[in-house]
Amino acid sequence: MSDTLTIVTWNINSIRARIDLFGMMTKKLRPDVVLLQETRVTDGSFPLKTMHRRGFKHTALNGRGGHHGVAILSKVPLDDVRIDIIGGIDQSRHVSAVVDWGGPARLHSLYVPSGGDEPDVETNEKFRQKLEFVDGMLEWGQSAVGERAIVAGDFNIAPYPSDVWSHRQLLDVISHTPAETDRLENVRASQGWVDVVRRDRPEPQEVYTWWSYRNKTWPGSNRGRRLDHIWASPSLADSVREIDVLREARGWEKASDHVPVVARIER
Amino acid sequence: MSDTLTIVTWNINSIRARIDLFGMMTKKLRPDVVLLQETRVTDGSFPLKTMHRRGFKHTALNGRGGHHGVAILSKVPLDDVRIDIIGGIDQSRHVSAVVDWGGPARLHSLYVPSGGDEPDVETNEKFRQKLEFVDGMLEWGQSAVGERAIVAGDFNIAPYPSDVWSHRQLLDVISHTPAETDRLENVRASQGWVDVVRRDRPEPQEVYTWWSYRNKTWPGSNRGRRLDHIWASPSLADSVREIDVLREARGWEKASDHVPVVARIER
DNA sequence: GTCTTAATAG
DNA sequence: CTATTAAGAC
Repeated sequence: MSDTLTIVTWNINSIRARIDLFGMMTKKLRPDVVLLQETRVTDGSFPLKTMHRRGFKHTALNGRGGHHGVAILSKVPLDDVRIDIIGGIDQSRHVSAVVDWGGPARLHSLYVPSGGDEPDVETNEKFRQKLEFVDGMLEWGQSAVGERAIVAGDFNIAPYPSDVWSHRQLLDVISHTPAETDRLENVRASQGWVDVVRRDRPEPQEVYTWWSYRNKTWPGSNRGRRLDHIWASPSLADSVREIDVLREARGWEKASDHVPVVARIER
Repeated sequence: MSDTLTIVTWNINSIRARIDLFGMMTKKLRPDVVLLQETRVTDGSFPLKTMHRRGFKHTALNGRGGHHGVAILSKVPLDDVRIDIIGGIDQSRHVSAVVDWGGPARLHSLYVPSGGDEPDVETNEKFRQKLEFVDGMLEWGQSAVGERAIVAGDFNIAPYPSDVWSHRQLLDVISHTPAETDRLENVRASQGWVDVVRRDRPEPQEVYTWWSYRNKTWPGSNRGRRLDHIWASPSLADSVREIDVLREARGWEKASDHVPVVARIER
C-alpha cells in the first residue's frame, strides 16, 4: 500500500454480466476501494469469491434483485458499514463504510434514481421520486458532510453546462433539467461538498462519464453526460488528487454505459 | 468434391447461440450437407451470410420464432425444396430437398416433437401430439420411402434397448416408452427404411447421441440416449457408409445436448 | 442497446 | 442446464 488510497466509482450496470470488465478496470487503475452502483444482484448472489481472489477482501453490499444495488469492494478494512434510506426511498441506493486513512474517512456509494423519461412530477412518478431523493440529500448530507467523507456514485444528474454535450438541447431532458441541477447544486453548495472533478477540470472543460447505449453516440458524436461524481467533504477535499475518468472503458467489449471515475487520497 | 457425399444431422439447439460450434463441427467433419434441427430462428434471422462464407451456398429453411425450426445447409445444389406437415402438426418440423448424387436423392431434416414430461395422452397434450406425429409418419413416409431418400434428424425416440443407458429405468420415460418405440419401429419396418447407424453398429452396442443438460450426466455416468437417427430408403441404403457419431461435441464449450451424426454416401 | 426477471420449452 | 420471448428498467 502506497501513500495514496485509490478510489474508483463506477456504475457497472450488472456486476455479474461485467465481472471480467471489473477485472480489466482493476488491472488498469489498481484501486484500493471500488464504489459500485447498479450491481443488479441480491447480496447472496454477489460474486464475492471472485472479489476475494482479486484482493478485495472487505465488502459492503446493498443489493436486492434485478435493479439498483450498490456495493463497496476494498483491499483495506471497512468499518461501520451503514445503509441509509434517503428521501424515504428504500431501493438499495446507498451503502457506506469507514476506512482508516490518516484517520477515519467514510466512503459513500450513492445511486440516485434515474427518473424516467418525462420531466413532469404530475405524470411521472419516477421523476417525482428522483426529486424527492435529491431533496432527501439535503437533510442526509448535512450529517454526512460533518465527517471526513467522500460521496461518490451515479447521481444521474449532470449539473453544469459543460457536463452535457449540449446544454440547450438537454434543458428539458431528465438529468439536466433545472429542477434537478438546481436541487443538486443547492445540496452541494449549502453543505460545502467539493466536486473534486470540477475542481480539477473547471468549466468550460467538457467532462463526461456516460454515453447512451441507444444511438451509436460513442465515440463519434461524443454525446455524453457527466452523471457520475465524486464529492469530498471540506475536511478531506485537500487530500484528494489525481482525478481521472477512464473514458476508454466505454469502448470495451460489452461495456457499461458509464465509465469509472478515479480519485486518489493522500494519507 | 470427392466420391462420397458427407451428410451430418444435428440438433444444434439454436443456430444463433452455436454458430461457432457449427464451424467447429464443419472443420472436424467437412460435411457437404448439414441437416439441422431446433434452429430456433425465423428464416429472416437465419445467419445465411456466415453460412455462405463457410461454403454452404445452398439452403432450405423452415423456422418460425423461438422454438423448433429445421434447416438444410449444403455445398452442393439443392432442388425442389419441400416443407411437409406431418400428423397435422404445423410447427416447422420438416424440410427436405433433392441433391443430385448418382441420380436424385431427397434429404429430409426431421424434428419429432419432444413430448413433454408425463407419458400420458390424457393429461399431456404434448405427448399426444408426439404420438400423432409418429402416426402421421406412417402415411408420410410411405411416399417418401419410394424415392432415393435419407430421413435424418432428431426423432426424440430411442427405439432399442441399447439406445438408452438403462432400458428398464427408461421404459416409462418419454423417448423410450413402448407407445413411442413400437410406433417408430412400425413406421421404419413397415416401410423398409434402413436405420444405418444400427445396421453398422448392431445391438447390443451402446450408441448415444444425446446427454441431458440437467444433472451432470456427461461424460462420467454416460446416461445417454440415441435420439438422433439416419434412415435410408432401400434404394439408397447400400450406398451409405462410414457412419459416425461425433461424441466429443458434447464436451465442447457451450455444447448442444445433442451431438452430430455423420454418414457418407457413395456416388 | 443492454441488462434483469419471468414464463415456456427442451 | 440451456435456450427462447416478453416485459420493464435504465
